[in-house]
This record gives sequence, structure tokens and C-alpha cells, in this order.
Amino acid sequence: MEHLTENSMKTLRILAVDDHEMTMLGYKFILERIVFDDHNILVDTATSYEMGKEKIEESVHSFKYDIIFLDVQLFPPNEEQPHNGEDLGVLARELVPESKIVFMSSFSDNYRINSILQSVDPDGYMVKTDIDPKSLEEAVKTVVYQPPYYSSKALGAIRKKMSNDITLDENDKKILYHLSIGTKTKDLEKHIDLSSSSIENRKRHLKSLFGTEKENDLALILAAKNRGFI
Amino acid sequence: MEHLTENSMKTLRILAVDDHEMTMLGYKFILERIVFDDHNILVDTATSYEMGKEKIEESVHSFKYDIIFLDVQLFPPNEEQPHNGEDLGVLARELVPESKIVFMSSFSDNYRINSILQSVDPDGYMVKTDIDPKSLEEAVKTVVYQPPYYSSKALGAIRKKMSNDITLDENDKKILYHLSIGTKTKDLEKHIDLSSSSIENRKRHLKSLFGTEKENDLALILAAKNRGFI
DNA sequence: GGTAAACCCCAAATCTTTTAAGGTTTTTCT
DNA sequence: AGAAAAACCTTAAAAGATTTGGGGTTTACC
Repeated sequence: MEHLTENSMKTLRILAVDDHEMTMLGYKFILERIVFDDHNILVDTATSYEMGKEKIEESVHSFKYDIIFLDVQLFPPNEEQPHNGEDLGVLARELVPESKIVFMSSFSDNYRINSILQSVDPDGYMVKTDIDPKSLEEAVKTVVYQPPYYSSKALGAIRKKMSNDITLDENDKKILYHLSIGTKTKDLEKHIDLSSSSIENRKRHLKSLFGTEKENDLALILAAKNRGFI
Repeated sequence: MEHLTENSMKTLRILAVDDHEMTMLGYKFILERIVFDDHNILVDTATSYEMGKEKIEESVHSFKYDIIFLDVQLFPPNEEQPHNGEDLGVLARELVPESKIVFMSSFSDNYRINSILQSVDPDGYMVKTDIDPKSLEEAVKTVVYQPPYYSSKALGAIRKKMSNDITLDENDKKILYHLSIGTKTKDLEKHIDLSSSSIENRKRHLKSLFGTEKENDLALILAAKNRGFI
């Protein structure tokens, strides 16, 4: 603690978790300079899942964080890691439900956004390319007083989802997702608990839903992307 | 036209449709005073469905509006009227797809918000109690450069919907909606194309989905409201 | 040009939803 | 409190969807 806060000031505690040291410093620098009513902003940082987890667990019995910023990808994606920001978000929700959670993600892909909005229901979601001092400040203020805050690109994805009348069940979503990452139709059986025949049926059905009958898988995937499903 | 615009200025044309004369004046007053890059803002108004329709139709062959603000309820709701803002929005989308559409609604109820977001997919949605000079200005700027703009209460409804894993079909939604406006179960058959037996089945199913088994309809409706369906 | 994958069609089995008919419980009104 | 209406439940048959296996044809790719 560098200096005592003035009496009249409330302290706004923020935890930021991102595995890039430099990015963290940037966030800390910006966040602590936000002028916000009579709040004194204090930013704590963590650069890994474990560190983040510890800080959140410590906070349970001391001062709870007002806002927790979480990077969705907490580790280099090539090294297989069991945990990511989404899990940390779920954990934080359980341990300290009063802390607001804001996700930061480099991908604006709808599949992940939709999944996080469902599993964690964060108070904010920011696509990294939308993040700058101005949007960070807006996020902090909005999240404290009237959440949620969704950054511009996140809103774009949300809009697509909301304007959609097509509803897909888990199996359909999985099929689309696996096709989109290049899984071959014959290998889908390994990931989805259905016979190959059913999978073919569902693919046909999906293509008719998305208006890409008799076209190839790429057309289906593009249509599904446009509509916000992947 | 009161005075010529400067050469360097682009004109931003706005149409606002609301059946309250005074509200219209307020919007016009605020909107035309927005300072926005080198834009000169020009607000046209209409106070009924027909007037709005005419202005939109005229605009097709002259200068298209950049933004159209539409009140959802265009007539006193007790006098039966065939048209409302939603219809006008659908019409505008067809005639002038390049114009951005922003809805203004006094009800923040999720059923209507969801329905409008699907049928028109507007570039903005503002709940009236969220509207003030600041939010109007933000709406205009956001809608022009990076739509969509959703006001705080609208975002609240959207968040509920997005964080939800329950998916309902049209019949389920209609059942919930009619129950919520007080329609008796025995009268539901008149509005929904199903047998009374099926409707009872679906009500049972809905109650189990929303965790209100063996409870009465009020409990179901409250749960559905909490989850953003009505 | 041959092979693997993708795609299509059919019919049986299974699962889900709808429907009607009859009953019990709860609510509402007098 | 008692009658009537509405809500709710149960059952079983019918209709509709989905799944599955077994066959085949077409398309893509080396």
C-alpha cells in the first residue's frame, strides 16, 4: 500500500487475470488511473490459473473483489491445459458471487461467446480488439452500477443470436462445431453419441434449416457462422 | 430549412415516430443539439403510424433516413389498432434496408423485446425509462458507427435470454404469454392450435423445466419472467 | 482410375407428442 | 358450507419424429 486513502474514498478492488505479463501491466496502468466518483481503484493481478485461483480463494475471507477481469485463454493453447478462464469464472461465481466478473477474450467467435454467456453469465464480456482505455473505463463504470457491459464485437455476436429463430440442441451444435474445426463426417461418431446414420440425418436437417440444401459442408458452416452459431 | 449548412458538413437525417406530440418535440430538441463529428443533424417527425409510413415511403426515392426511431406503441392501446411500431419497423426494413432502426418501448418486458429483436432485428433498442440526452446521444453515435445499441434495461433482458439454456417453441411461448396476461387455461385452446390435453401436458412440462412442479401457474409465470421469457 | 469419404434411400425400432375420455382435486362464488 | 367451474391428473391409443442398420450412388482426392 503506497499511501493511505482519503477518508471519504471508497476502495474499488479489481483483480485482473491474464497470462501475458505485459498485458497485465497495461490493464493495471489504465484501470488505476480511472477517475470514478469518489472511488480509489486498486488493481491486483495474477498471471496464471493457479495464481488467479489463489487470489480469489483468499478474497473469500477478506475483502472481496468488486470486479474480476478474466482472460479466457490462460495458457498457451498448444500445451494441453485442463483449466481455462471459463473454469475460473465458474469457480469465482461459486466462491464469491458478489464479485462482478468480466471476460476478456481474443476470439469473438460466437460459439465460445455463447457458451461463456451460458455457463458463467458474466457481468461483462469484452473482445480484446475492442479493449482500449475508453472502453475499459466504460466497462468498469457500467459493471459496477448497471451490468452487463458487452463490448461492441460481443454485442454483434449477441445480436445475431437474438435475432435468430433457429434453435439447435446440443448434438446439432456439436456437429456444427466439429465440422467447423475440420472434423471429418466419418469421425463425428467419436465425438457425438449418435450413429453415423443419425449424424447424416441431422446434417441434412441442418442444411435445410440454414437453407443450404444439396450444398457442401462449407456452405452449411458459413451459414451457421453468419447466424451466430459458430 | 432555416439556414444553409456548411460545405464540409454531412447531413445526418433522422426520422422519429411517436404518438405523443410533446415527447416528439423533446426528442427533436435533444437530437438536433447533438454534436457529432462534422455532421449536421436533421430531425423529421411523425405522430402516427400512417404519417410514419408516408415519410418512410417518400424517403425511398429521395434522401434515405440514416436513423429511424420508432415507438413500439403507436396508438392508445385500448382502441383496437391493426398496426404498431413493430409492423412499421418490418416495413421500413423492406423499403429502406440501409436506414438504421431504433426501437423505443415503454415496456421492458422480455416477451416483446425478444419478439422485436427477432422480427425486425433493429440496430438499437431503448427502454423509455433509460432514455435521456446522454443515452440518446450514445445511441445515435453507436448506431451510425457500430451498431447495435441496446439501452441498459434492454441489455438486462438480453442477458437473461443469453444466459439461458432452456429453449421453447412457439406454442410454449404462447402458453406462457397468455397465462401471463391472465388467460384461463380452459381458454388457451382458442389461441393455440392444440388440444386441451396437449396444453395441459405442455404446462406440466414447462413447470418441470422451470422447476415449479406441482406449483400453480403464478409460480410458473414468475419463474419464466425471471428467466427472461415473458 | 481406384479408393475413401460423403451422401442418399429405405424400413424397422424407438421415443416423443398429441389426443380423447374419464377421473380427482382445487378454486371460486354465492 | 356447498355447488359449480376450473384446474389438474391418469391412462391408453394414435400420430409424428428420430434413430439405427443396411444397403446403395455420387463426389473428392491421391
